[in-house]
Amino acid sequence: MRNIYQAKLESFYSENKRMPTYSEMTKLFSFKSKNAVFRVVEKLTEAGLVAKDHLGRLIPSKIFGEVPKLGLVTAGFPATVEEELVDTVNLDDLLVKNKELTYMLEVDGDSMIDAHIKKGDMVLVEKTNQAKDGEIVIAEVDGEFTMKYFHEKGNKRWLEPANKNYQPIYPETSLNVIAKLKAVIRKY
Amino acid sequence: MRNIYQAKLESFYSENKRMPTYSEMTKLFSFKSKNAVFRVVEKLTEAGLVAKDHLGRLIPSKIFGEVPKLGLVTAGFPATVEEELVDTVNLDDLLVKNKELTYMLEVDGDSMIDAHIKKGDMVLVEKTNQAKDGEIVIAEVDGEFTMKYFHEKGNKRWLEPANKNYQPIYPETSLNVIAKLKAVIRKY
DNA sequence: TTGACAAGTGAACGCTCGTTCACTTATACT
DNA sequence: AGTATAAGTGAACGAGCGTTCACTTGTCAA
Repeated sequence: MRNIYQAKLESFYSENKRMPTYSEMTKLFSFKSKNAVFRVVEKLTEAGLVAKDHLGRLIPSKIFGEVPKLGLVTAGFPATVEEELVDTVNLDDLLVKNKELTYMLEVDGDSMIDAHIKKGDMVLVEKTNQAKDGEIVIAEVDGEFTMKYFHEKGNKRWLEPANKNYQPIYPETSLNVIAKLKAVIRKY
Repeated sequence: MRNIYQAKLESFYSENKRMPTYSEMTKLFSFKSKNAVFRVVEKLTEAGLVAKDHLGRLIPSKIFGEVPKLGLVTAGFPATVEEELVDTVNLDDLLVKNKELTYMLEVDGDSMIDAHIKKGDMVLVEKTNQAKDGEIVIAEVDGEFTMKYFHEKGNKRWLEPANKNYQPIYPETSLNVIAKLKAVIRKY
């Protein structure tokens, strides 16, 4: 059975982005005494569900804000979903390596469809003005922004769509790489 | 110019998943007095870069852990990337609505390729045993797990791949919906 | 060189923190 | 009914918190 206290802590954390104090937990758990809370937290700590820092304050255990990561789809779900030894991932840490340079954009058009990036998808990109041959980039060509495969052979640089209905783009005046593609996110 | 203190706070936050105390900031900013920190934080607060709770403790401002969200790819990047009025998104909040039921799986095989979900993609799914006709689900058919389009007409239920090289799956004995697809994540 | 102002130091204050103790109430088993 | 055990209450404690104050040091223009 999933612990009710843990659930309340998780929801407090995702609302406030920090762990509650004991006074706050007193209200949160509907106790009248901090000691009652203390006892509960003690149990949770023993069970390894929460931890405390050097001042006794709760620190968000790894599972807060993290999502259990199972294996391949074909392997399916573990029979007992409870307390399996699954590792968990934090989506922020997984997708954002360089926070100051990372931006999210929405994809328009179908020019990258053969790379399985379609209209309406969200992309995470990292600002840079350099890219290697074959990478997917956001670039500015002759004043227009677009997402394409970047190619460079010798001193020639051009862009190629992932859609045979479109033509490669050879810049007339300028081709500036603005950012490179780090992740695609599609919501259903 | 990006504020150096803010950068240090952000990196502390992403390491510890909480904001530092003033003592900790004293070390973090290389001061010898809490008061010096206090003055710095005052400036940051006035600038709206951080905020305090009712006890004076720092609370992670929205921008911590959030990624700036620009518009369409074709619209490109704002000329002045600094202090634009962009909204930001928290990846966790964006992708995980129901934390207790959400799992991440890795896609194997190419049976959903026409839905632009390919081998190696990560999927976020939400546990449920119900699905509507046309939704993408993780299902267990005759003992095997798979991800497919779910279909239901009258009292017939079956699965269809998004790849014409594969056949629809009509269950011999059982077809159990395990989870439904909420998001696809692909890293580059 | 001097004076004004900003920036940093270090000690002090009241307050809330997490924790402990002694006590009361509820639960369950003989 | 009686009693052992668990669970909750409420007051108290020292410690670290955020904040303030008085003072010292550094910076730069006149």
